[in-house]
Amino acid sequence: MPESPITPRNRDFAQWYQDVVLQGDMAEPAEIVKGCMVIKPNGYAVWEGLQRELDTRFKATGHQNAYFPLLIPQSFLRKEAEHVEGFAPELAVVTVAGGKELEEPYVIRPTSETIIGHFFAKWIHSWRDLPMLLNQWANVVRWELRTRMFLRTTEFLWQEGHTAHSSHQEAMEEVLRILDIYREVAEDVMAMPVVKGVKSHAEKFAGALKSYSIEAMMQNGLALQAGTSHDLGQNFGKAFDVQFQNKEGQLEYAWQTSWGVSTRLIGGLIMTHSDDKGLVLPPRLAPVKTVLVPIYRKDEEKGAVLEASHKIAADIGAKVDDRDGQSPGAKFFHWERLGVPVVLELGPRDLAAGKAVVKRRDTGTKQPVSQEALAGTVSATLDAMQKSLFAAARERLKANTVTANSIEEVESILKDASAEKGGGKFVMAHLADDPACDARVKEFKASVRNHPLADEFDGPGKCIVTGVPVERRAVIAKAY
RNA sequence: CGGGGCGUGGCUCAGCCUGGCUAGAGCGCCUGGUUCGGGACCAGGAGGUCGGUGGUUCGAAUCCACUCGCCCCGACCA
Repeated sequence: MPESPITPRNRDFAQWYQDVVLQGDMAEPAEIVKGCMVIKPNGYAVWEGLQRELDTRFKATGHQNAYFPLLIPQSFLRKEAEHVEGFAPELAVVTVAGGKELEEPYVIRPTSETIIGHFFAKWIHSWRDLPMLLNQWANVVRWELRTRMFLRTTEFLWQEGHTAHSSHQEAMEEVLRILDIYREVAEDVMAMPVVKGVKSHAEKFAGALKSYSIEAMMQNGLALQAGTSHDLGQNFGKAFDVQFQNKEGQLEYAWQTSWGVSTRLIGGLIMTHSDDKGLVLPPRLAPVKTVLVPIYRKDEEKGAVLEASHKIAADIGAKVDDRDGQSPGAKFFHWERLGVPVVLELGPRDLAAGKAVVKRRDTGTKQPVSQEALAGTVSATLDAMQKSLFAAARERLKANTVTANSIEEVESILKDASAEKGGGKFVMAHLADDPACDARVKEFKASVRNHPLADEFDGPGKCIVTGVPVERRAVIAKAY
């Protein structure tokens, strides 16, 4: 038997991840373009699923899609002080075009707050123009020093929402509404539990008043920022002169928000559910949910089995793997690596008994089912798998979340919480939103992931670094 | 950007240290046949000039310099 092409998680988690991406035919490095990847059809189909789920929810909450230029005048980035500082090191700049040096270089968008700010200024004059609720599906470029497929690449795909409101409170409601959409898609669609919270001042988006995030825990215990939603206050309004006349006739700067999730979610999906056999896709996002593998020996069996296979598959919407010259065993391994949630086996024995075998990807369990009951069983199995993936991930998150009551305790937990051994932890500790606290935590090669919005963990206490009273514990963890 | 590893048929790799016949293996692929309930077998066959550039040499996959890319660790970052 050939050796598995997938490195076990406990031997080398990073290698495992890469093997799963490659073997699952999700993506591969675009070796000719530094730091970039090719998202292959299997991977892109998952992205399309996420797009569909997100887009539906954006539309349902009043947003419209639009598209802004990829190239942004360099001067735009400079208009918001914090924003330039945050993004300057990772910009790709176009200085020559049409064979000539440009008078003003363009940067390839790392995000679109600035160029959208410019157009908001043109379009927004009155409180009647508000709220303005836009979303853009786009690619962005950030020159990264170290890349990993899906998790961080030079170019990636995302959606970026940009909205303008007539009051800070309305903007805040938007920020939290979106954060909850992200939470819902992560948990209900991706089966990936997340912690909603506020980013520390040190970790917030460059140019925002406040940033909110959802943080997920990967199987090795590392945190992954899976989505962010920013309260931009009036910072970009002031930088780009986005003003409107309010009901009292006063000129006021618009209150803006921006929010985004990216193809990084796919990396999170993989590191949440997949196993040593390869990809595991939650049914709600699996491009192919059910595959039927016909099994036969002699030619007369082949005819009968294939005929029955196609009939059954048509009934329940499965794909038949009728490739010739591949043994059933090879086909099982193939679909297993690709993460297909349910595989059906249909052979002469089943045919004689009027049954088929239903096999579930996550548990590996096989179950003979009568053909009349097949459709119902398959759909129930998909449903059960979706639920059980989420339950297992939530259980893991819970099991690897611990509390600490002193900075020394945080340090010692993080020290033996070696992610390489799968022992990464979310350490919950009372911490003030103070740069000094972030700096202290960074000494342990970890970071403050966020300050949770809800009392899921604990109530008030005193900051273990500064001693000031804080409402609840923060999430401290090593992160991707 | 610093440290480490790697780059040889589609894939995994051997050969390199101690330059020298037509550059090998396994897997995959193609053709034919026998197979088919967890990676089938036999026979025949196609496919590489050794990441790139420049050098040393009678001669370079092998030695030297530069360069490109990937992976890991670190710093930085969304």
